[in-house]
Amino acid sequence: MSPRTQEQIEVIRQQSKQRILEAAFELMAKNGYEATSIAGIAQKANISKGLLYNYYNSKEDLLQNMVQQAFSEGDKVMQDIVADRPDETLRNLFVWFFGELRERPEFWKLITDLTLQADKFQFARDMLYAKLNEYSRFIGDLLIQMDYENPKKESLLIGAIFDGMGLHYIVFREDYPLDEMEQFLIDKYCKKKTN
Amino acid sequence: MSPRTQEQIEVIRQQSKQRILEAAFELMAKNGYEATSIAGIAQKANISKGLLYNYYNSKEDLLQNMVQQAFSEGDKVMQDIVADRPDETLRNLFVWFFGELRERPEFWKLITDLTLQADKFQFARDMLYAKLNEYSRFIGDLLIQMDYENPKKESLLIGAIFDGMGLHYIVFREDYPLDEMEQFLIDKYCKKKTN
Amino acid sequence: MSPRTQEQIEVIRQQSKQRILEAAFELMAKNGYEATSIAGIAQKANISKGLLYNYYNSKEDLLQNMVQQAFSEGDKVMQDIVADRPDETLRNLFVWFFGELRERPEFWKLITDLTLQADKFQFARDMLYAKLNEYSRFIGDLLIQMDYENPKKESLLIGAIFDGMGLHYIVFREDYPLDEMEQFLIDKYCKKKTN
Amino acid sequence: MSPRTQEQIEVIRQQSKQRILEAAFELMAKNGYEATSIAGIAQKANISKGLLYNYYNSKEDLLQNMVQQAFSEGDKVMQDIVADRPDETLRNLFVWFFGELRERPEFWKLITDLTLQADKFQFARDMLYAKLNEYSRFIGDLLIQMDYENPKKESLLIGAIFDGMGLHYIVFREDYPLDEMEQFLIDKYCKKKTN
DNA sequence: TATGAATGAGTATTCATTCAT
DNA sequence: AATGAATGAATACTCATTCAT
Repeated sequence: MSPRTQEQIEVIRQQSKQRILEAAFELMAKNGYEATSIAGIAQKANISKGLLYNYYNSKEDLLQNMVQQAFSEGDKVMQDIVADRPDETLRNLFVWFFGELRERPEFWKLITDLTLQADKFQFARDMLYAKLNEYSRFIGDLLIQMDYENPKKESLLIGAIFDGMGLHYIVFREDYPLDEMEQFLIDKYCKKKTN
Repeated sequence: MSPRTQEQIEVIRQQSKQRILEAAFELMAKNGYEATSIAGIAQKANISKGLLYNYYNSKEDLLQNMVQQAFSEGDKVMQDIVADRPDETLRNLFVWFFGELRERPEFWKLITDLTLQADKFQFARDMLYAKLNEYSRFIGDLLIQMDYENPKKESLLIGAIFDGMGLHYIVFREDYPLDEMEQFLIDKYCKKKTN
Repeated sequence: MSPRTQEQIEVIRQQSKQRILEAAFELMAKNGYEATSIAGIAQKANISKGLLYNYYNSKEDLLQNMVQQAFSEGDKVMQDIVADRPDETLRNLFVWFFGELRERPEFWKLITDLTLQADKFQFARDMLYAKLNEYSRFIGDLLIQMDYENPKKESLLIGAIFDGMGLHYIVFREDYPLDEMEQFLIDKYCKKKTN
Repeated sequence: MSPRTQEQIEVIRQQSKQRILEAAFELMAKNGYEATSIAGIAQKANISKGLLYNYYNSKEDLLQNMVQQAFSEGDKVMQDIVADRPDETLRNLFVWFFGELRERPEFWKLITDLTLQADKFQFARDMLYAKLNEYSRFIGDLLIQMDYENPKKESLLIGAIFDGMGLHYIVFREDYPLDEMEQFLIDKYCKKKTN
């Protein structure tokens, strides 16, 4: 007799949207953006194609929402890593990064994938550019405190190392000695006295 | 009037195949694998779609051949970089790599792109894995001669640096200080005395 | 708290139906039948899609009701144009028609559009056929009183003129000299003495 | 052994294109542009959807080609109607027009349909505008020779009569007394001495 | 009475691949 | 060896309509 309340509707909406995002994430992370079809996402989410378009205006809109959500989940943690000494903070950063990579390799794969198609996905390039600058400055500050000679270049180098190792781990997985490399990096960069 | 000899036919075949590979390289490097159509390749190569399928069984087969050729071209140069001292050889390797990156960034972008879709392009993963091992061993040998403590890990790290910087340069281009980073790396790794 | 009376309900029903018809009229006149969506109508009428289907069985049913109402509004005016002398009545008819055309060109466009799709919108054909006959007979009677030789054919001709000029004005708008043509027609047909 | 010659290919192409145009014409004339699907056209032409896109870039491109061909078929005749006396020329024009209407009512229906969607099909509006001006000037010249008082307005009126009657005939077909109206018009306008 | 989430059949368009010539 | 006409399955996206609440 009475229609659903605003709240009930909102709950339903959020559930559906979440199901769609999750399905999209799984498929796109696995197969890439282009190779993932709307039909496939809808099927995986157990809803109709039509419903998907009720919530997202286009495939790209869905992608953006998905990336945003995935990033925001990762962002929260960054605040907890600051320690008393810069070398400890840096160590925490390394640990956090490798942890992320182990936990959500598919996500990083997708991000890298999108970034490569910068022409089509400007927002991905911009997002990554912002991240890279953010990390570089953060790391640069630490390196200054640690008396490095070229803190700026060194921090860019560490950024390259992160993305390079990320790429290798994403691709080679168990064939890549991630644990050893993590330890190696920490030993290399996170001593009280630098090289 | 007179029928072509076996040899003549073979020459024509090779020419056509080569023209196809070049067209495929240009287009795929520029626009990516998915966005490059067989029709476009055939047109650019000035041959018919039908003929293309005479030489390559599928779009993926063509891709594989193209990548192989592009890699093998790179291989030739590798022999010329060996110098008298290991640090000089390593420097040559750095110079060669950054040169490659500057000259054919689109190709590296394509390779990275393919690698990320490991499920679909197993061959790309395998090829890259072989390359990574090859370079690592090569670099590892140099580092041993240079008395590095962890030559194996250090060489893997250099591999990561290469791919990481490659990724950043591919994406950010003129916004990325490639020249400076090259010099920075050379200073860091190619002195007579190591760190 | 107290349940609404039958009357109250009926009033609400009529208001909702009216709002829907008006929204449908505006949108369909502007954008055509096909290009107007049920969702758009419901939104403009400030009601839900579901409710719309409570009142009208289908998009076409809604269309039919809308056209009917729009026509009936026009009918009311028709009674006021009768004057003492037939030539004056005819003049009033001309003035009324051109006035309509200027005020609601989009509506006439829609009607013409529907009429053309006779297969799909039989009702439009029938409605227009009835209108044409009604006007023809009305005009025919006037022409008889004005001693025209072929009042029947002449009245059909006037019908054709109306629709023809309507079409031209609808399409060419400010490029079409509607005012001049109106005067020209009145001079031609509405003198005491006929041609 | 040898591929088809240029000529053979051209013949095949023309046949296919013609089949497509005819199917498109039939369906669009009957149901209108929007209501006609590419799938339907392909089916009626007994070819695949893909082939249709080999020859026409889009649905609208197909439409334009179709309209152009249909118009060009009609244009040829116009030259033969000029007679010694202006009233005879005008009579020929009337006869030609009504003949066209009887022979290809569906075409005129489609043209009218497109014209009404001037927003989407600018080319149709432009085409019709050019036609209307062309006819008006042509008729205007004749009326001047026949000493009409308002040749310009009178010719525009005749234009409206044409399109109005066309519309009525298209819609009402056998219910509309086209023959009688044709004769009536000829008697009205094509005497040596005018009204 | 009223809601809007959900559906499913529909749309135009693309493109790798086949095959008769 | 060489052609390009022809196919068919896939793509993203739309929208009238239904139905549980």
